[in-house]
Amino acid sequence: MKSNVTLADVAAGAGVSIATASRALSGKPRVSREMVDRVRAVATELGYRVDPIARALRDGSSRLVGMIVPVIGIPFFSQLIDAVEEELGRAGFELLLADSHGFVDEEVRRLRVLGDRRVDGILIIASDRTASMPSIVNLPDDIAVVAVDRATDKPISDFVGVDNELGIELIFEHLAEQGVTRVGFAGTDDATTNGVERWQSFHRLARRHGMEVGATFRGEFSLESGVAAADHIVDAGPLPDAIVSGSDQIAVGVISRLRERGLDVPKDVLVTGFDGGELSRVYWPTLTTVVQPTSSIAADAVSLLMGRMAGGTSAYRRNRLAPELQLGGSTSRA
Amino acid sequence: MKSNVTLADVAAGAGVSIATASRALSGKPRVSREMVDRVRAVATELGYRVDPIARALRDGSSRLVGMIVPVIGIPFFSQLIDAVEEELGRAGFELLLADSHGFVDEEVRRLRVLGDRRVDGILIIASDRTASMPSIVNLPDDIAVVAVDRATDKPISDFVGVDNELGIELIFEHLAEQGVTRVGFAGTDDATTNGVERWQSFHRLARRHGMEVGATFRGEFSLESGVAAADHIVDAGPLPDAIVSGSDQIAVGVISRLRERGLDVPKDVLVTGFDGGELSRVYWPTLTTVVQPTSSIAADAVSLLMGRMAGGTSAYRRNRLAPELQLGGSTSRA
DNA sequence: CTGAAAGCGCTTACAG
DNA sequence: CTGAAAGCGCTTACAG
Repeated sequence: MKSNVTLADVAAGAGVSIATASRALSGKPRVSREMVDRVRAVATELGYRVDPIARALRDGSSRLVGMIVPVIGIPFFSQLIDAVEEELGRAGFELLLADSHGFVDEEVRRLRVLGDRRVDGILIIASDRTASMPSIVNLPDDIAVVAVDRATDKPISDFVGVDNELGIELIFEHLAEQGVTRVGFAGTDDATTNGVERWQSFHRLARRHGMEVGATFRGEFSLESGVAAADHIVDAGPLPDAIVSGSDQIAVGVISRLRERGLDVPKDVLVTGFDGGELSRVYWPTLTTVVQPTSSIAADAVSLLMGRMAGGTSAYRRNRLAPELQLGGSTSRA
Repeated sequence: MKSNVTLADVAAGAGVSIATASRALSGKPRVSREMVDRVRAVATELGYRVDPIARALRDGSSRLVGMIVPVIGIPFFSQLIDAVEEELGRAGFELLLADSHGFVDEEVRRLRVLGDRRVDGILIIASDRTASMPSIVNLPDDIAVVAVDRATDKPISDFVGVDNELGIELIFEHLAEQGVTRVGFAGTDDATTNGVERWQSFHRLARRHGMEVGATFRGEFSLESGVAAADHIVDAGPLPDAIVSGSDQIAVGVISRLRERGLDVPKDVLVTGFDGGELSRVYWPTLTTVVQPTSSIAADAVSLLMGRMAGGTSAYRRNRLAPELQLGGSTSRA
């Protein structure tokens, strides 16, 4: 089968110029009603569909949105990609997906390729809150950008993500109710704003609740980091009452490792997560965790991007969406 | 910043025609050595990069590969997407990702859009082994297609996926060693070849090992289906010695539900999975499961696609890659 | 309201 | 070995 029906074919079929055919099809004002109908009918009959490539070359707009994520396969990210793809489809855009593997130089390369592709906009989960900035700033002016999930140090684009402070606050309120007085931390380093904010919120809230801070560990958003954190915290001396983790994956790593070392969750120590993905609900014990409003984040991100693409020039926004607390077996003393 | 360096700029800078500039840059034969060097130098200096849109319009080739999956967010699929994106990047292609949500009509629409985009090739995880065929067959002749993970009823394209029969065989050999004599099944319906093959292999191997087939349940590749399967199998009467599941997610659903109903895995019944994703390693108990060779599947799929794109016209291949068995706590009687 | 023409940036026969 | 020109399929000023 060949999809070779061109605008010229439609024009010929309707007995008009391709200029008129183009205007009729795209709903431009200065065309007569009957002309529009006639052209439309022929187009439908012939199965004509506008060539996005030709249109992109002419208009400079591709109706393509690029998205760069650190790792496609991480559950929280794939969940976000899923939601973004859905929103984009609704708005008539296609998704060009790229993986930076968490490396700034790969990110730079990918960003450049997306720029060359004339994407109308880019959604980026920055690999580093500082080092990722230059390549974002250097993007062509006509490409809209929205940072998702992870913000940059300085406001160089719109941003949508979860309210980390609130998330950690929900965790602490719950832990306080459980009678926790000594907390450990298994989070991530300063490479991302999520790492920084969850870490700072942890300390701020421990203080506010009058809790003592025990051993802390900062690595990456991975299971392995959770395992390392558990080792570090156990080796550091007396176990805290609870370990606050920077993600569900970390929490699961922590719990698995504790179990291997003969410690039980929640009997010996409570553990909390962050993200609220499927893992948190199927794991044993289920996790008490902060549930990210993934769909809302995706919807907001796409909507901000559309606004920028439409030429919006308001001040950069930093939208922090409220998460919810999910209670699970990992903190239930019962 | 503006990325407006065009071939004309390079040509002007080097003092040659754009035709020569084009040939020099693309390494075409009939250009003098020094010309090539001069043009290349100017191009580098100016930061010139070929415009993929213009090239695509001219050549009909976009260096874009489309991929359609039923659900981006399902772990096994996102893992596959991850691997595919990696392979594609290595080959100099970008990934246009689309989600069919498992509906044939959405799939048809997405397929059409990808065709319009002039993607050079398409990787598809078909939503239905029968109903997905027409839209694949109707793709423009110049778009290469490779089916991944799920085959179609008839060979209408190359295919790469796991060897289901072998996977189930590995499971049965292990179960036989565990002294299992009565097996239940928690799998999926006939919509996919994986559903069909795992179901048929299950029966074939139960017979071969002289095992009795107990209650069986066929739903979807989801946790919820696992939950429903557990209920069905428990309600059906005496528990089998083992329940063979069609995916890790199903297995986890089965185990969770059994636990809710006061039954222990592996003490009361053994349970096996299929896929071998992270979930199988972090769940408690860890799963005995069939580990898919995900990276190899992705590499093979991309390689077959490249072959087709290069004009290969050999007979359609059906590549079945060997999986491995992973032993876990879900079948350890110890 | 409609048409002829330019032009988006490239590649490749066609001449020389 | 190099250049002038056509053409990929569209949209949009510019005329009429």
